[in-house]
Amino acid sequence: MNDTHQKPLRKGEQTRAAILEAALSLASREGLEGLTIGVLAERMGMSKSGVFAHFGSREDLQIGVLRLYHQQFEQEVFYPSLREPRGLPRLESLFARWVARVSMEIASGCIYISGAAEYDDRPGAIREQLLEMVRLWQVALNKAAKQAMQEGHLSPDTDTDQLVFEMYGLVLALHHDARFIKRPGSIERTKKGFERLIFGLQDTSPTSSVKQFEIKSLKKISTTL
Amino acid sequence: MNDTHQKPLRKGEQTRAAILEAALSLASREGLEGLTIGVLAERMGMSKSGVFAHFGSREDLQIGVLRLYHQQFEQEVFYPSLREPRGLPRLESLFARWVARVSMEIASGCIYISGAAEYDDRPGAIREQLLEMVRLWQVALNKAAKQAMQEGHLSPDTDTDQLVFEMYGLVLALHHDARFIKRPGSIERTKKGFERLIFGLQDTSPTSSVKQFEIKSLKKISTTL
DNA sequence: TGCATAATAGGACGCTCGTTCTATTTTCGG
DNA sequence: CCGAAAATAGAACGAGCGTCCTATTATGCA
Repeated sequence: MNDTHQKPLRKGEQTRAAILEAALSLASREGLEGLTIGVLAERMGMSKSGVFAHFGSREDLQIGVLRLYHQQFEQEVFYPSLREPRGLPRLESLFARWVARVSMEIASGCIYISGAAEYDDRPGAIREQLLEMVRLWQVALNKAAKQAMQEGHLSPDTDTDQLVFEMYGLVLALHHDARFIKRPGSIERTKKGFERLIFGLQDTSPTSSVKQFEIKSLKKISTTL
Repeated sequence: MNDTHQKPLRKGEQTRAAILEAALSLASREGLEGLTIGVLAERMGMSKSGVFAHFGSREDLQIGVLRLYHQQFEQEVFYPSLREPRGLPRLESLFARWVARVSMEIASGCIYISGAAEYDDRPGAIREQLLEMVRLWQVALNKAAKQAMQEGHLSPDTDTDQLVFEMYGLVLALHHDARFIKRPGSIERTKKGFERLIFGLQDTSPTSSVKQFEIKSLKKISTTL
């Protein structure tokens, strides 16, 4: 029972990471269910069994892809926004970076969104993992919205669940129109929708200091996109 | 070259219709790409080849399912709303019936929405067919919104593309939260979002007769759902 | 530089898929 | 009610899938 586990050799983890990257790229285009070990092996210049050996099963591979995506999403969208002052600026930064990421993914696809459709009611570990991540993201948005309330940037009777619901709707519409219909102007519509959404919820009491945020932060969205 | 084509015998078309119904039910749950001839045959109590013979290929079967769904959608959502007076009442009826249908489909799934994710960038006849239907629906919504403008129910500078974009976003969010996350309260949030959406666009000029529509039609939504 | 071990390849398995071919049964107008 | 034509069944195909087993190659510590 002595712990003789030395850290695994370098090469294995290295190729495993490379495989996961290729798998993420593939799954973005074809969906997590469309991800196939044979095609993945071909793209890696490896044998099927060579690829397979790095994961106990296809499901484990898919979950690995999911975790990699989540990690990238956190790094690109979530963490940078924490540097913004809490309240409306942070909430707007979260949304702007989210939209920016989805906009760049128009050619490939957002796994959170396509995965939601694929694992609607397909039970299993993949659905569970995906669900946890999406919930986490919605909770983060909700928390930021609540802080914006506390900071006096949004009306104190704001329904933050409603706000997050509609923010999610805007991004889903962006993904739908831009990626499926391939309709131009979707990014602008998403921005405009968010502005309208926030504008209607701002604290209009005389003691509120909303106006200055309004202009500054909306300009930030424009430049981020 | 004489046209000796008598109308095909009854039995064939009858079973073909029955197969399509079963296929629609299956495709709603598993997605159009998840629709399989073997499972379909089993559910029909027929042989695979027996089912297959009614369609030249799986793709034709899928397109048949798509057409059947479109037909039902028209019958349930579109045509009944044409009986409402043009303008805001008709637009609201379209949305209310749309939401009602998607709400009932929470357990099975909306093929327009799941299909949009499946055929993101998978070229072919299925994507083309689906795209045409979704475009048609968006055009219908847009037309109704423009009429609401002309009738003076909505502000004359309303961006109807924007309006339809956000309406679609609300329904996508409903589908996402209710079907994937299985979160309660999504229907109410969809309704609330639409009310906010319309309220901000109403013609506020003194000559407008909006107020009476506002109350009446929103009550109608509540009862329809 | 050896040598245990990790990493990979190759092949075979059982399965399901869409599709095709042929044979059988059912339908329904004359 | 007969017989042509339609409807269906049954079996087989080739391909792709995830997975397993075994042999070979590459790695990196002693």
